[in-house]
Amino acid sequence: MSWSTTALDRLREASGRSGGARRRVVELLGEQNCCLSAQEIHDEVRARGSSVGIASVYRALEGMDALGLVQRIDLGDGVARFEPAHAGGDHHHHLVCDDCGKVEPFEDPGLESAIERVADGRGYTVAAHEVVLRGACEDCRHDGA
Amino acid sequence: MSWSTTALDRLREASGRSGGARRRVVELLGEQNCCLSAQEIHDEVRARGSSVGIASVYRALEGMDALGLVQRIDLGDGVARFEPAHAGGDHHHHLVCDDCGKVEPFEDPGLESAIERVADGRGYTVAAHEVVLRGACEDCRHDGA
DNA sequence: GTTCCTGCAAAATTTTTGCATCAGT
DNA sequence: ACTGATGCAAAAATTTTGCAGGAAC
Repeated sequence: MSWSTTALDRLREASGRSGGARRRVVELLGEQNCCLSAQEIHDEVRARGSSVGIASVYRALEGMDALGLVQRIDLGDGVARFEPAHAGGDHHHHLVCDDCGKVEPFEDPGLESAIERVADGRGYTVAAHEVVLRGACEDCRHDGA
Repeated sequence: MSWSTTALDRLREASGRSGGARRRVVELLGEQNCCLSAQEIHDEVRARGSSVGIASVYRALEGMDALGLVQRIDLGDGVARFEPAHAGGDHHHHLVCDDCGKVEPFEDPGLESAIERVADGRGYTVAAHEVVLRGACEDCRHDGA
């Protein structure tokens, strides 16, 4: 079952209702392989022809965050971004280039194990975690900029 | 040489001037062993009797960030926090309890190595990185809350 | 004396809330 | 019909900018 379907089901379960704005947000997020800001979601949903309010985008994201359906990500520029929280395989983190602003996702099992070890050693039950690496990407490094 | 001293020196070097507001912010940050928000810095500096404006706090933080003297940290609540960037030993990350809001710093060499390996493998020069783990801390886990 | 810093106030940005209305059950 | 969802507008919170005056060199 796709993330979109699961998310819509769980939202409906939680409230007993299923509206259009949330569906549009969920559908858009489900297509992404990396994170989007609330503004980006709003713009894209409207570009596709739905007059969804920005407040509904925030409310949809808030609801999904509460249910653990999305992961909130802060890349350090003061804007919150969101991406689908895939239970299984697609867990990743982010590399941000300070120079050109590029954001790349990456996966690394060694990093994940290290995080688990920290949590265990501290008696923490870690529900979510976020890793952001910032620096110069391969391209910008060569530019000497 | 303490972080405060180094920071004041480098700020002075960069601008040729050294004012009171920046000094107060630097002194306060230097005493902390974990992160503070701009608002917390402002409140505490004023509580100590200096009429520093919030804008000066932001400007001081911006300048230090540009020089790599502070690390900006996003714990996921929409408020930026800052802490001294110690070149050497005191590098740490954060565990946030979703339940009681407690923030604990932790250090883990294994995690650091894993991050280095990722950066190397990707051709990135990583200047800074941030790891935030969120979940239930030991206390809240026992409460069943 | 010049130049940058500083504090206040105003603006810009991002996110939240109020409210009348609409839609799903 | 009832109840929650939605869109708009207004509010709140956080961060940035403009500007006049003061402080460091």
